[in-house]
Amino acid sequence: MAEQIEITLPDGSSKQVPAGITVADFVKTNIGAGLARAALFARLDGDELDLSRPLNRSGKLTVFTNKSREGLDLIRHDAAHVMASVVQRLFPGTQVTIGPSTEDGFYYDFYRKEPFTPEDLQKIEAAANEEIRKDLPFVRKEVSRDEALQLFEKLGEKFKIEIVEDIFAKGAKTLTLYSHGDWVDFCLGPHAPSTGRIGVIKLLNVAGAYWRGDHTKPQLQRIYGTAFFEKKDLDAWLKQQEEAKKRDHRKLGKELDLFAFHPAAPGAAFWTHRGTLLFHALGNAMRGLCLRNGYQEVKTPLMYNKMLWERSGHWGKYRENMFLILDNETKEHDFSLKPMNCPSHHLLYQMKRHSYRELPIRYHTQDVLHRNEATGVLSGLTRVRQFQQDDAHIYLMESQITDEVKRLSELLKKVYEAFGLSYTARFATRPVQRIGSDETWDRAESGLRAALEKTGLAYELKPGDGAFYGPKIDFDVSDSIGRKWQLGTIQLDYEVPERFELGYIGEDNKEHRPVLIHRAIYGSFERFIAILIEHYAGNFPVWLAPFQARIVTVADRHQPWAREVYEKLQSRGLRVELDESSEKLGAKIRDAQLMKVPYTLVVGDKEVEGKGVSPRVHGEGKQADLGYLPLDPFIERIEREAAIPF
RNA sequence: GCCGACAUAGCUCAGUCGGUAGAGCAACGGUUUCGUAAACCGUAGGUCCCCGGUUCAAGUCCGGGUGUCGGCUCCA
Repeated sequence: MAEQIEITLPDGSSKQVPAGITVADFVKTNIGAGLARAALFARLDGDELDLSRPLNRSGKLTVFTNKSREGLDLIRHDAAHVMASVVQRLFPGTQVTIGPSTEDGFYYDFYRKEPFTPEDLQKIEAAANEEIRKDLPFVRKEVSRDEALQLFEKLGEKFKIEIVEDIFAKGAKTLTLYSHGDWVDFCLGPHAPSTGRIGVIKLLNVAGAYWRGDHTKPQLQRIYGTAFFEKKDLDAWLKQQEEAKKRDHRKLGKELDLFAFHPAAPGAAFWTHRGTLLFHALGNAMRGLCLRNGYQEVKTPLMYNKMLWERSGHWGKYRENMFLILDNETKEHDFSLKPMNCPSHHLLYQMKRHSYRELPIRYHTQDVLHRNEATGVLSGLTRVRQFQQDDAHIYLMESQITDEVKRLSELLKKVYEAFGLSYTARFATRPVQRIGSDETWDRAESGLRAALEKTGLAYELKPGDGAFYGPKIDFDVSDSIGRKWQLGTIQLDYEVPERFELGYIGEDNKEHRPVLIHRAIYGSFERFIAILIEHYAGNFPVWLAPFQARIVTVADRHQPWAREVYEKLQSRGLRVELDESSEKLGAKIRDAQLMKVPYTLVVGDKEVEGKGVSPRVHGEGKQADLGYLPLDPFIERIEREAAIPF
């Protein structure tokens, strides 16, 4: 008689069953045949199990079906196996590596000399879906190190052998293999009972990826794909991707005439008038916020002798990213454009003696920075070589850190919430390439972390991701297609004040070393604007919109009053434009709508007579037309909406 | 930087087998003066990204470069 175990279900009930019963049998006999048919895998406490696995101990059991996110992730991993199997069948000699599921689907990395073409992808996709129709069972098997190595050596899978050796070197006793049909891979599992459960596979694109993410290792070909339980879910997802593309800041930037790029200046944006208005609306808002929160705004040179970079440590750790300038006289690269503002702020700080009574001293700067980014990483406004940060450096006493980090978190929250952006925080610790002793890093990391925990903000840990001079808290916001971008950052730095021998006179009349905080909220204007364009789909709120209103005349005789309205609004500091062309009203409305101007002010006989306007808000439908309004109430309304929300 | 794809009028895009480049919108001129998402007629607009090669002939094929895009590495 087998030993009895107790399995607890999510509803709190529990069942006594003999040990060794398979998950599938347990579900069928103790929960129901319906769930047994729908089940994909189960979790016993923390352990994920195939349906064919035995239950050997008591615990809490959760069964996952196609209704859950976990189920979807599972079939995507299944899909990666299926794809890899047909790739090896269709393209003999291709070596396999790894293939996990991702947020949106899955990928699998292959090693093969010849590139996969889009036609190859079509063939692979068709064959993969054929494997689904065959409904091949996934079969699990445990093997020893020797068996595993023998198998992959026979198959000639060099990359697999490398991973197998690693796994056993880390102390594993056995390796699990999963096969479907005659194809086998090792994998932690679990997998669905059979390929038929996958639904539908769609391959998306192929891209290069380095073996183990290391650019010194061989380059692999990564095929991206996705999978869904139902074709209609795939179609819905594809449609959603199309919609997201319409919000792409590069597309909207062109359509809304905000910015452009030219091959003569790769990675540096040309800002049109409209784009510049938006840029300055953001800059002025931040400027005001800083001034009201104890910051001094400063400006420092853009170009420096390398003596500064040697002192700051940039010359040693950051030179590859700097634009060096060849001196005609010395024929040396003695100067560089600044890639960061910090060193120049320290020079400014040093120009005067400072008292403990002044601290914290907060310098805010929106200067232009240049970083020589690798060509392959440039992308629209999100990754550029020339950009402006809403940068600040805060000099303070160690005892003020917690308070200041808390103030900063609140400032950040206030700003992001004003835009309706949701964000996540990451705490990043010492990187391999760094300056400063381990002791100072210990102090900086624990200090910043303690301050972060006092704010009550949820955060994720990113070991090794800190700046070369100190640990940091990064704030990420997602773009329209779900990619995360780092915007704000708070970085704690004990090292640089040392290097620059910064000081302040304490209460004891002796010289002390301040601590430094680097921080940005927008991050860079360029990246922030990219995110905002996608976030609002170009429909900016009145306070941000490049032009807040456009006046359109019904006929030429309405031009004098239209011009009067134009001048009146301009004199109130509103950003307004005038369309007095001889187009029909419908065409002018359309033009204004396409440019997503928040208010279109129609001026015709009625408006001339009453000395007013007929505003139409951006958007479709009958409610867009607000009807006739005297000028003053309209000005009151638009000025209210033009107010900076932070 | 690495892998792959792409580059035609201001914009969006056609261009077959290698045979001397086309549409819509925008622009410009004229007509129209109109009430909430595109008036009509006409005109002009091109180093087919750049350099080289193959060919009687290259937007088209080949090589190199530049830029852009999708990823990787890196990053605000």
